[in-house]
Amino acid sequence: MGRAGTCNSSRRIGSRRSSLGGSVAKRYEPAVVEAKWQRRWEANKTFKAVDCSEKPKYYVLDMFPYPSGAGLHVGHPEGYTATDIVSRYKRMRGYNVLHPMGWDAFGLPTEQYAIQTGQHPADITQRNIDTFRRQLKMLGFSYDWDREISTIDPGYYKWTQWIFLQLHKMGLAYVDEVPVNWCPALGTVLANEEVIDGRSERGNHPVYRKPMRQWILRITKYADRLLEDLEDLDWPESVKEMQRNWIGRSVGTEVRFAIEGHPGEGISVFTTRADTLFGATYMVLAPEHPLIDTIVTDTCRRAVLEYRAAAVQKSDIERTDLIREKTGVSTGAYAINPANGQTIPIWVADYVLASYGTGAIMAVPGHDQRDWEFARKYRLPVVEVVRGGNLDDGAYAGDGPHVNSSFIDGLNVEEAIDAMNEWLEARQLGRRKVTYRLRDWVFSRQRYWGEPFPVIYLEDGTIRALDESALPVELPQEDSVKPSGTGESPLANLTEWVDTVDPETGRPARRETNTMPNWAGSCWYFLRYIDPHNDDVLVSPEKERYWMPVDLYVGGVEHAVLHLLYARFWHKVLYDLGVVHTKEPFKKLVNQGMILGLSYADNRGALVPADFVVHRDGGHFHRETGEPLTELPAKMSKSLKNVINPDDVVKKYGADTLRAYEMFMGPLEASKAWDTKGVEGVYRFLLRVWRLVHGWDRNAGAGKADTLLRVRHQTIKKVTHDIEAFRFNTAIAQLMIYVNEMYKAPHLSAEDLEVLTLLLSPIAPHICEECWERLGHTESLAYHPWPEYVEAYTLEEMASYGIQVNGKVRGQLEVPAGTPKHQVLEQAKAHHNVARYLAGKQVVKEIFVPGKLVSLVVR
RNA sequence: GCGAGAGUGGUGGAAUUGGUAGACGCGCUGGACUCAGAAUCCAGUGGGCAAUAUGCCUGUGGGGGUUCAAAUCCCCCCUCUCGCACCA
Repeated sequence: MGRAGTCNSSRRIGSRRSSLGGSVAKRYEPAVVEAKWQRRWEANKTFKAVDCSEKPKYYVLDMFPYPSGAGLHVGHPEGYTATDIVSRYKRMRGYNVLHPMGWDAFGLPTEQYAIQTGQHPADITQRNIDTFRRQLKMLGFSYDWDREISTIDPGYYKWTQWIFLQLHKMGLAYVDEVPVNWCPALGTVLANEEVIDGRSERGNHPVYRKPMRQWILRITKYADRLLEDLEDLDWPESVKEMQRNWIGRSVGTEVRFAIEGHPGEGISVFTTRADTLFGATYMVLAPEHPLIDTIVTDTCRRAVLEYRAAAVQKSDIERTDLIREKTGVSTGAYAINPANGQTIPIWVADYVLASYGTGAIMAVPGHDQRDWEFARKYRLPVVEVVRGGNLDDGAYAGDGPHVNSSFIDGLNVEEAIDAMNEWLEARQLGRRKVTYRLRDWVFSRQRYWGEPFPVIYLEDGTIRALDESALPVELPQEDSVKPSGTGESPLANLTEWVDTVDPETGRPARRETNTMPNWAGSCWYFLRYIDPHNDDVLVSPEKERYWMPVDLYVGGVEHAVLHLLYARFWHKVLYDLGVVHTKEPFKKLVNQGMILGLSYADNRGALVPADFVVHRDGGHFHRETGEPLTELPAKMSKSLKNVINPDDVVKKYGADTLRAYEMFMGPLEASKAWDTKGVEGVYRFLLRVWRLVHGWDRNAGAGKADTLLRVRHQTIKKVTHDIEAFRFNTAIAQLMIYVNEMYKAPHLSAEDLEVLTLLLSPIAPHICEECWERLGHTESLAYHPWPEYVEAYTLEEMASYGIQVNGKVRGQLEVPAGTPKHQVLEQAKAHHNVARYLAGKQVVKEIFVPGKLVSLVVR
């Protein structure tokens, strides 16, 4: 369908007399209508949220976007439309709605682009933000734009830095020289969460371990609270489960092993299976373990050092690639098993992780598959201590009676763990302990385009956190950003900025040149929307108490762990400081699914770019080879030429169509493929609505019967419930049914059309405002009360029964609603087709489901 | 390997306290309107058998089971998606 064709056709139809009678109707021009209402909403500040009003509040939050150079993609409007529908619906329901938008504007890609092009990141970011803002306004979202914030604004990051100072004061921020994920290609250090399979999440570059001086946040101190408080959140179970797994709480025992010939030393290990201590036949230290140098024997020293050097240099990807084949070397030293006094060899192997537990393990090859594989390879003894498996085939990790284990023989695993723990604790050889998979959060980045740390280093190496009065510590205004070349931040070369003086002593000092990671600004932005221009406090306590918590938070699953865990952590810190009054920031969380593009595969499964596909006879064929192709959803990508740009869709069909289509595609949480034909279907629906309203003659239906009473009330009921439950696709389907009925009706009342307009308005606000005006209203419908339904009016007059005989439907029966059971049964049995199946049989059971069906069992 | 979720027409998806499977949209077919096309409006559309009709059979990834009745509950299997992955 040509662009011009769409518009011309609507003009022709629109200019004709409607079959419903009435005056010459105006043509539907989305561009005109949408611009008109967007101007009016902006001029009237229609969506301004009032702080601390009498009305009940409702806080609807979108995950604010990173303003990339590519602009908005069709995935953004999905979640944003969903929250906008809820916002508009809640306003009509009498709520004071806070629905803000802002920019997560610091970020690595912008910095890299700035370096490549010799521009300043701030300039690029500002242009990107302008594009995003224009696109969001074009879609008619009901944001309170007076509350717009940006994480790069010094007035904003002043408070990000302020929170850091509080973290520092509370002992939750510390500096450490730790092996970090060093990515040479990006020239920076990454958090564990930004490394996937040993490669950088951004750019897919290899990542190596390198010790560096870093700021680290003690998130592990909050591990238990982060875990426990998940319980009460109205979040998708999958997200909660991911967070639980990420925190990885593990209850076990720390056991201390003495080392032969080193009376002062010992090796602590963490185990969840203390009951298998009698089966510990060797120990393994991680290559980074500090005791290696002390205990290694002279004959083994060289091999161990070589092994360690090789292991430390490996990237994570190389380490994990070697999952199948475990390697290690003996230290020559021996430990003493505290349970039975036996000497057992100490090995070094990189299958033991330095960063988990104590960085050392007791190896129980009989009952741990990893230890079993290692023992096999290096011919270490395997001892069975729990009966139930065959140790020639592999380790046995199941339950069973203990053997070869002295005082715990015969006990099952659970009892044996308790018994062993008591035994160890009584002799002070070990103690119960909880370990987490969660690590402290490496909080430094070697970048320019991030929040500077409010920290200086004195000449003697002392770290001094600046006073709050020194905030914000602003980024230096440079014309362009150049890499330092040393792996340090580009800030390191800007000596005028770096060299400073200690405000307390007046002595020379150097600023911290690392900056904060992207997550910092997004950890608390939802608080700043509440009080965006306050220079004295992060957020006024009064306003915080009114607006928090966020009632609804919508965003992509990609933030299931990172952003949401960090934000919860900071929120708990702010809670402890008394800045906020809720333990958790986000009451309800909804993840929108991904929007995929259509793509085409040939019979080998290879994807064919869209410009090589010809559509004819209802099939899809390769332009050059002519071979038939199958259609399937795939991620939108430049190479497949299947990227849908929201600007183009709005230009052709309008924002209302884009909004309604994205909601109509399917359930919000599901991944769905974009279908241009589907967009046209939704456009046609809006066109039908438009013609209904604009072709309507108020006098034609006056005083006539209310023929649409039932379907109207059914529609109010269904749309209301569906919006409450985030089922926008079925809400739209019901509105389509209603419109179809309206086209069949002999005449329409003002109420018929007003209800339609109001119910559709959260989804397609521009066209509905225009229709509302056409129906004679002078005020915006944004705060008009939501239609109410009367349950009695929704009920059908006639009940349609399906009649089953032995479970198969044999007939239909229409009776007045409320017909008593015995009458329905009587008529059902008399049904001529049903009677055929009853003839000569005996009815042994009659089931009656009121209003639905009759089921007869015959023998 | 572990954990979570999902498999329904040509197609996106409806329907789950078990109660007439396929709402609504797309596509397709037919009709109205038109010189014609586009658009619009109306009707039909899971598959098969029928053409006497208010008809029969079959059908929600596959196979079993419970039940008068299963997309929905139970068991086994297959496929796909997502997350985690040497976490002791």
